[in-house]
Amino acid sequence: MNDLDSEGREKRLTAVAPNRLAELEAEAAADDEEASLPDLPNVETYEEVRMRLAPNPNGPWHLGNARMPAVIGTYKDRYGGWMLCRFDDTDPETKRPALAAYDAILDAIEYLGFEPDEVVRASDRLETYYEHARALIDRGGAYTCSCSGEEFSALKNAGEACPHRKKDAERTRAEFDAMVAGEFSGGELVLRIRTDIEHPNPALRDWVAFRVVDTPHPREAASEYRCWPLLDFQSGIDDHLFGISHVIRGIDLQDSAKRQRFLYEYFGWEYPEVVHWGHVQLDAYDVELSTSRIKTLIAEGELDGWDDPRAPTVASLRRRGIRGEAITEAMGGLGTSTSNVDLPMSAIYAENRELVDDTADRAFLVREGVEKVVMGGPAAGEPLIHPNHEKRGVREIPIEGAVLVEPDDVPPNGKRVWLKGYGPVRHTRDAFEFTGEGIDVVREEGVPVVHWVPADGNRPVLLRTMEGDVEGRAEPGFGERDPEEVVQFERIGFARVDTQDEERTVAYFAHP
RNA sequence: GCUCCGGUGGUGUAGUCCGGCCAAUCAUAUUGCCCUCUCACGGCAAUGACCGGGGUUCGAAUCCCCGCCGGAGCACCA
Repeated sequence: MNDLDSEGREKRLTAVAPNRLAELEAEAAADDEEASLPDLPNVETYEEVRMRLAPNPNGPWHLGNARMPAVIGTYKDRYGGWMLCRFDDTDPETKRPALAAYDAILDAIEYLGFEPDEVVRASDRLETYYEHARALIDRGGAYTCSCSGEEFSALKNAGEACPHRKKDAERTRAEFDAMVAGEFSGGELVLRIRTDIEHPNPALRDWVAFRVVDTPHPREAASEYRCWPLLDFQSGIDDHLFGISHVIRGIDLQDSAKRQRFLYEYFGWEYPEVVHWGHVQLDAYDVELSTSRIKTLIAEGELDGWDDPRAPTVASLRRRGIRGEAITEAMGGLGTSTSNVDLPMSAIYAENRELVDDTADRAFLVREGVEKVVMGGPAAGEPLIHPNHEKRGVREIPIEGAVLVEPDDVPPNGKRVWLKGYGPVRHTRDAFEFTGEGIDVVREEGVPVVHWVPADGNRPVLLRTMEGDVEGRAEPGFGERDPEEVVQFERIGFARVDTQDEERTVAYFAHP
């Protein structure tokens, strides 16, 4: 129906002002060009821009995670590139994967407007990592080490090698094979990369590539493995194997590229371009952007679930009827600076409003309704379905003798108010008397326009908001709206119809 | 302690590489006005920033130095 309307508009415009239409199109094109991400470095030196999303599926996504597909996906579109979704699920214990999260994350990516060209799980690729580890050992690039974490840390901070560093390849190879074969328990042995034990940056000195984890991986297919790679190894190997040209990741991984370069040198590979960005903070939430924190709050019952309106998650915004594209746009506007940034929710709301305002039907919702008998006047009100699209028609709302209005909208005794789509009424004694003037009383005398619902036959609504649940009454027929539909409650804001049952509608508030 | 990164209006961003066209862009936000049977949409206007100090220069947001402030890493997490 919107298509028809916009087509109609365009036809009219073409007839009336052909130049204006061209202008509008030019403006729209210009809008797309500007206000977006900076160009990726050295794109011209690669045949194809190949990027990867590397989520840890240890839970559904919070809003900070959405930045990854938003930015990477936007670049993919810009350069006609290729995008891999690689689940970096190599920690069965500390950041234990949640089986449901794999699909939840893929859903979230789709919701944000993108589709990976390929999806893989690191936990399916252990043999590949082992092969490369063995190759590396043969090149003298790694050694097995049985130092405790504290012991090694002390030596490392002093720039001193541990006794295991001088192990030869054969012995390392044998011990690594034993690690893979499950002959060691967690904590007994690790495989370290031989980097530079005196490197000025202590973070780069002989880092751990593989360790033993006693806890089985939750994925059936990976549950037998006990020797697991750490991120810098796994990710470094995979980035090369998948031909990744541009790696985009957070500042917490600033040293990763430097660590992985040692690996790349041993193998004679070229390291991809790297872009780092800072952390995102959202205002408007009490809850910190942390998967484990949100998980805890849900377990404690503080939040109803990942899609609780108070949760700073992708699922929550989705349930509130906010388009993924709005999140993507807002994230894109942040650019890729390495400093931490604050993203106001209003930025997402502004993008969303632009997307939904034209299509969202209008409806009335009265909270804390005050009942007033209406005396005289027509039997029904006929507010427009959409103020900018008269052709979409009106909502026929019968008044069965009385209406509900919000307490703040009840005028003082003797004063008038305009029941939107119905007409002017005067508050006399305890009723609303229809006065019958034309719309001029609104335009010229400043009579306020208010929304209302009939006292009888209205539809109970539970509106779930970030601040808590609100009870209200919507106009009759609201119970017929399809779940998923986004409407605008006039003078309140946009909301998504969530569920309909016998006695009421549940809707989620998006934003004003 | 060691290593690295960064500081432009309330927020984000452009400009910084190649100093002047930057009393600084755009968006959002806030306020006011216009439009309007919504406090939406649309239109107009206003508000508001180069962390500080030195230096180089005819000229610095942009280059150099010193501070200050903030962030990240130094995990058998990602």
